[in-house]
Amino acid sequence: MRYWLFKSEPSTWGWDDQLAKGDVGEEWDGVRNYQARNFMREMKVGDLGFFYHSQKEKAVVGTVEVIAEAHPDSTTDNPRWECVDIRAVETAPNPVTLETIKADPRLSEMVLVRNSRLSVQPVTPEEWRIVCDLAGLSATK
DNA sequence: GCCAACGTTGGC
DNA sequence: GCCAACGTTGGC
Repeated sequence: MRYWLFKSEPSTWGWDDQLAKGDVGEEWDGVRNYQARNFMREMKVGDLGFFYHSQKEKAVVGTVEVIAEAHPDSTTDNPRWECVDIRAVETAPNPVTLETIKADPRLSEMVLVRNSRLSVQPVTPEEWRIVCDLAGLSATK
């Protein structure tokens, strides 16, 4: 069981949109980056992830669960792009901002800090625990 | 709105 | 196969 981080611009697909899909969840489509796609291929049903808002908000706003493993991205005919399906699990009582993450030395190695442009990224179990703690999240499903 | 960082494309 | 040019992302 692994941990991940999904980044999205709230104006395109935000936490509210994800919540509205409920347990049915939604495809994490539109990824056109090999690194991000490769991470999605590694995902298993039951893996957990953070939902991160980029741009204006720049904060972890909730947790999601992988409910379907990598399959063709329905938004393109190009077979090289795949995506997983995720569902919202829990809304963060206290969203954790990028500023907070950058200020915490324990989180200085997060991919979010190291490579801010990668839209799907792995999170270590320790980082998961720390960010959940800061966010007031339960860290489980 | 700017710009740095990064990924991709295409000419050679 | 290299690398310059270009496009995109996302933080500031």
